[in-house]
Amino acid sequence: MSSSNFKHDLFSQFARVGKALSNANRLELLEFLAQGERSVDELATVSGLTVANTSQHLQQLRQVGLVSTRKEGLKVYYRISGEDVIELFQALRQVAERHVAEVERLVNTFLTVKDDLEPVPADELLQRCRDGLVTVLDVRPPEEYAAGHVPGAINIPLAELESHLDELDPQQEVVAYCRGPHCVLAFEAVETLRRKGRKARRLEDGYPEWKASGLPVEGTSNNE
Amino acid sequence: MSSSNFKHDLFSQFARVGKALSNANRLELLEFLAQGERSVDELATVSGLTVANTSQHLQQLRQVGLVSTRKEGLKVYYRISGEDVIELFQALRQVAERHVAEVERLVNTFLTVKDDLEPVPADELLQRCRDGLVTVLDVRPPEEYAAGHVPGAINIPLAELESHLDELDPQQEVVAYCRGPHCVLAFEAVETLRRKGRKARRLEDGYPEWKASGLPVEGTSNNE
DNA sequence: CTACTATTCAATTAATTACTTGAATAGTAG
DNA sequence: CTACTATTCAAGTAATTAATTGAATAGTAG
Repeated sequence: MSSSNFKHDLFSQFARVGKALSNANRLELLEFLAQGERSVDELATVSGLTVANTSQHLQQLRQVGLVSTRKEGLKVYYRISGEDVIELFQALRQVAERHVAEVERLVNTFLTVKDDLEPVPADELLQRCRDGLVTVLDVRPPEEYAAGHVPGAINIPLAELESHLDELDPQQEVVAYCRGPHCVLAFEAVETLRRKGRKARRLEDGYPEWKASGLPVEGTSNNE
Repeated sequence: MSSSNFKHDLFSQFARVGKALSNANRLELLEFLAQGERSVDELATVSGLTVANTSQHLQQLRQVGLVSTRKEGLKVYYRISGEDVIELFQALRQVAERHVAEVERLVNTFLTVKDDLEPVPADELLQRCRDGLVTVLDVRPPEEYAAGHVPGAINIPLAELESHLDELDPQQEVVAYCRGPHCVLAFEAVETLRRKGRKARRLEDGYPEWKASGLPVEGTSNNE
């Protein structure tokens, strides 16, 4: 094989990873998996896809090594293969945010209207946690919280937030986070809290990005 | 628009970037552009694609903002839009290297056979340069060298290496680099030098990765 | 103004992809 | 062993993508 055939073959393999990331449904599945391992049935439910379609997409992700599986009885559990996959997804999202005008338009139209304050960077949140100066609020579903969360975070899903305000120290600022930097739930949580007169901001990233950057996490059991 | 429609629309935009990276030819064009700006005609020549096909692929890269253009007379010059695009390409390549078995097989079959020593990390090379302990050899074509290179690097294209050995200090180890971590030319340069009794190793990355990580560069003029 | 150069556009063809639907497979409870 | 559950497979359909080919467009030299 010549040098240029080798190079083309190598880039074709790289392109397989790009191809795996070229469908919106697969990206969404990756974001769900970034919170912790899930079964096919669970993924179909949260994503709104049919089980067969979900399975097809997961096969493609598995074939390029972005996810891996384990079996337990009838169920097959999928998980992200490594932190490098989270970092790739993050890099792709950041490039899209910076260079795709439609991303900026969508974010401005649907997110910035809810919270136009600068989000809190992860290292700043870590320091303020250590100083005991903030309440960290995780608004993901309980099973995602159980799979891993920011140390000291309280888990109140968004739908229950208004009826659980008494769990939040009124003297402290709340920093809310969710599955990723564009998860609407974190924005809505901040909006709700501010409407109730609380000081609230968002964390810059979601839980997977926090974890991938090596910051401490609590609650992880089957995620090495 | 509902929250789930918003999320799907947002991920569709992210998927557009993935789609741009899902073709081997576009990835190769990105690697060429990572060395410095090129015209459509030049890119068609080095990639072996027709001009029309090259132009089509460049349109797709431009539409998601991975590359940008400037005109000079008849010619349109394309360039990488930002260092974040280089970092995305690097993240994609690293995920493929780690998780796609065929990548490992190709690399082992065609590269490791030429150089199975550990490559030199960028920060180590920087330190050794400052200590004056190595000769840095850039084996890319002269126009890519002119567009930017590692400070102090000598430019000897591979085809001319054997007839220019006298340009290399026999007392110093040579560290060779090229367009990227899998560029065959760097491997062949090391192989050639070792056959001539010289101490030689490869830099871990290519020039674009060196530059994207903020290390000092020489020779950049039209690249901000 | 004409002829040439460089690039992009548009239509066509072949290949690939996404989803659906029904069948097949593997594991388990009774 | 049978019936059920969870998942994957395979075939079909519609949409999308990649490359080719020829036309169109924009800029320039003479």
